[in-house]
Amino acid sequence: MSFTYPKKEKLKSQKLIEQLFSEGKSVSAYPLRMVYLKTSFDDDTQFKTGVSVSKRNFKKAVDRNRIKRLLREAYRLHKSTYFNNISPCYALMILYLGKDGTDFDSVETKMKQLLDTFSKKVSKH
RNA sequence: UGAGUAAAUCACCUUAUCGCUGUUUCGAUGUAUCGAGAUGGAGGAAAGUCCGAACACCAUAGUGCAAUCAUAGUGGUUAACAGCCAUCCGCCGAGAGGUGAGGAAAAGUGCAACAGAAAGAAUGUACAGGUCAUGCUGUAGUGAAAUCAGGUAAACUCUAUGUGGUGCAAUGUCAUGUAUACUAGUGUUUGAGCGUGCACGCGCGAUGCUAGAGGGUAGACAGCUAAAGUUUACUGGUAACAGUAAACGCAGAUAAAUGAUAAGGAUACUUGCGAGAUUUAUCUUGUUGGUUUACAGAAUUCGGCUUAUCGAUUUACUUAUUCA
Repeated sequence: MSFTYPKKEKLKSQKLIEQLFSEGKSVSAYPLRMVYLKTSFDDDTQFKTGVSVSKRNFKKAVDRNRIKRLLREAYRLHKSTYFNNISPCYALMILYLGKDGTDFDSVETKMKQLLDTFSKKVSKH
C-alpha cells in the first residue's frame, strides 16, 4: 500500500453512503469522527473513504475545502501504517465536527489516533 | 512637497519531496485497467443570483383583455439590458469632480410636522385706500408655500415603451429496475384533464385524470467548453464602441481536482540595538527577532450590476505652499 489516494478509493455511491450512516459504527477522536461499515466492492479496492465537513459549522466554501483537503492529506499519509493488517473491506466516512479552523499538525495527530483506535477495534473481531 | 479627485493594473514568489485531476504519447496485458513520459489545471470578484442574452424544452408559443412588474431629460452604443458613453438641467464641492427614482399636477383622489386666525376651505386682526354697503384692493404678520391653474407622483393615479413559462437537476441517448397491480371519485369523441389569470384559437388526450396507500431507479455518455473568445498593432469615433490584420488555442471536477510538508526569498508593520540627518522628535538607513500577506473556491456559457477586500504600482488632473 502506498501514499496514494486515487479515484477508486473515494466513496462516491450515494446508496452506500446512506447505508453507511444508517447501519455503520463509529469511532472518534475529537474533532474527528469516523463512520465505518464492513462491505464489499465490485472492483478490487479494499477501502473506500469519503470526507465531510458540515455546512452548518463552516458557511464558506473556502473553509470547507481547506479542511477537507487537510483531512484527505492526513488520511493519505497515514492509512498504510495502520491498514496493512486488516483483511475485510470497509467503507469509511471521516467527519470533522469542530467549529473552528485548524492546521495540519493537529489534524495529523488526531488522524493517527483515529486510525489507531479503528484498526485495534476492527482486528479484535 | 502636502491635501485631494478620477481611471487602470496586480492580487506574494522560487525550489525540493509526496499527492489530486483533464488531455495526449508509448508499453504491458487479465480489454479494461495498470505503469512510464509529456503537457494543461480557479477569480477580480469564481460570491450575491439582482438585470440582460445565448442554448434547451413546453401545441407552429398565436391573438385580445386584464393584472403584475420594469423602465422614464436628450442623443448614441450593443446580440441584449434597468448596463455603458456623451451631453443638457437640478443639487453638493473652493476645484479636479461627485450625485439625481430628472415623463405628466387645467383627468380625478389623497397628504402636508412646527409656526400661523386660516393649509386648499375660506377669510380674521392692525393700518391705508375705495364703496351706498361688503375681505372690494394693498401692506404688515406666520411659513418652503397664503388664490398663484400653489406643492407633493422613492402617494394612489395617468401617459409612453417593454414583458408567455420553466431552467443544464434544461434536454437527448444507452444501461439497470419495474406495477398496464390495489382502493375511492371522475371521464372516454355530446371530451375528464393538461399546456399562464380570463376569453378565443390551436394542440395533446383514454394503459386517462384527481386523491389515498405502496413499489422501483437515482449509473454512464452527450450537452461541456472555440467563445457576442484573449492579446497586440493600425484605422474611424470626443467616448462607449466598431472595423481590419497578426498571434494564441487558455480549468472541466461531479461526496466535487487545482493540495500538503520543508527550506529560502520578497512586501508591509513592529520590539530591541546601532549609524546618519536635522525642524529635537521626527525622518532615512543597517541588523536581529516577531507579526503580517486580504476578500474569497469554478459547476452550461457569456455581457453587466451589486456586495466583500490586507495592500502595492502606474497614469491623468485639481488645489495649497515654496523656489525659478
